[in-house]
Amino acid sequence: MKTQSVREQLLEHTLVLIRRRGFNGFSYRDLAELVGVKTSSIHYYFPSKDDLVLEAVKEYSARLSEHLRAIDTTLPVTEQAEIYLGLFRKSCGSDQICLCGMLSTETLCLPESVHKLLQGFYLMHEKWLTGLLERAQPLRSTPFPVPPPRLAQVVFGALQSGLIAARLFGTTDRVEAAADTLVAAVTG
Amino acid sequence: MKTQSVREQLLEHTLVLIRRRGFNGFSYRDLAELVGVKTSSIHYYFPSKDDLVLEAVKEYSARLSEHLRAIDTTLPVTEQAEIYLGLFRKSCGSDQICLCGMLSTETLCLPESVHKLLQGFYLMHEKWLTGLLERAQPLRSTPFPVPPPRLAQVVFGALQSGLIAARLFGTTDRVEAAADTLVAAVTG
DNA sequence: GTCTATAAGGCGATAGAC
DNA sequence: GTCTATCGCCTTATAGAC
Repeated sequence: MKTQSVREQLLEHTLVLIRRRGFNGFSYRDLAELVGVKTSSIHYYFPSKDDLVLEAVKEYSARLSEHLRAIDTTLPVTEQAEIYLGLFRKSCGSDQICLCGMLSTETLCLPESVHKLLQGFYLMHEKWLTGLLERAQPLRSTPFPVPPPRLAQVVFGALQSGLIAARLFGTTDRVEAAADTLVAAVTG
Repeated sequence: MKTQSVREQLLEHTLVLIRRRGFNGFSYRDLAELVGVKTSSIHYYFPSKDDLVLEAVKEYSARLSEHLRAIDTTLPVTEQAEIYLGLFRKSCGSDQICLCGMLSTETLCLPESVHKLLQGFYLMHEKWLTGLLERAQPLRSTPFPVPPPRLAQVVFGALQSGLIAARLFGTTDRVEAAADTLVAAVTG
């Protein structure tokens, strides 16, 4: 485990707090106690809570972007799909949902700067899934019932909602249903 | 417009507040100002905020249950689907998402009693959609790529996530993508 | 950089008058 | 039923010592 600066620790715990309880569900006090500093020290690195959430979304998006970039698009499409789905299955075991899935429900409480980043996160995933479906299209025996960009939106939405439901029900059913739909689409 | 008791007004505005800002995003003060009473009067009807949210979920679920019950299952399946989808399209125009979609992201901040009701809400929708898909199955030229109960979970999840995205992006794209998927499934 | 101290206000909730 | 008044605590944020 690498040693982290205070700023890095603050950001790391912020990711967890948001993914567990949302922007309105945690306080500077919660964060300060987790890291072992006083709340005034948080303001040194992140002057306002809006600054903190903005940096948290940037960091989270960057990590996911790297994960997507690292998937070799010359692999068999089902393998690419399984690697992608692994990102969601990993989250299922914890009590944390997608940071951007959480924050997008709190849209009306967040600044415009955060909206932009959240939109970018959605588009990044949908674009990647669209690419996967298009690479799979020539291998299919029948055409898609809905066009790849639309199907990508449906699969991504079902996965996000599946994570939320996984925490509510304590089962991975809905994530697996979305996963099956994606796999069926690329193998159809 | 029928005259409402104070209790009814409180519950009505609570539905809107939760659907806009979530359980952690509004206060007794917000609610009191909307209805024109003092916060102490809210405590007379709903002793704690947990009581308030519990009654809000009960009321919202009852309304949606009645909507589903009222859909004539002997109509053509595409017509049934369009009536169902109308519930989501209506919400798209406003800045309100599904109350249970909102609260399910706040699972970790809510009492067990609310979890049970949220689970019931999910199951009610998934059960209805499963029934619709099974009624459509004999009319299809090919079998479903995933079984009806799984497809029902995917469609419901995509619709819920679509409402959230509609508010973030200001477009109905993702709700319509989910709608297209449902319609394609019952007409396939 | 991190702290103590404090500001200025919001929070859910309760007691008791009317 | 609704109010006034208040409790005890939490919230984000800032000033200034070290």
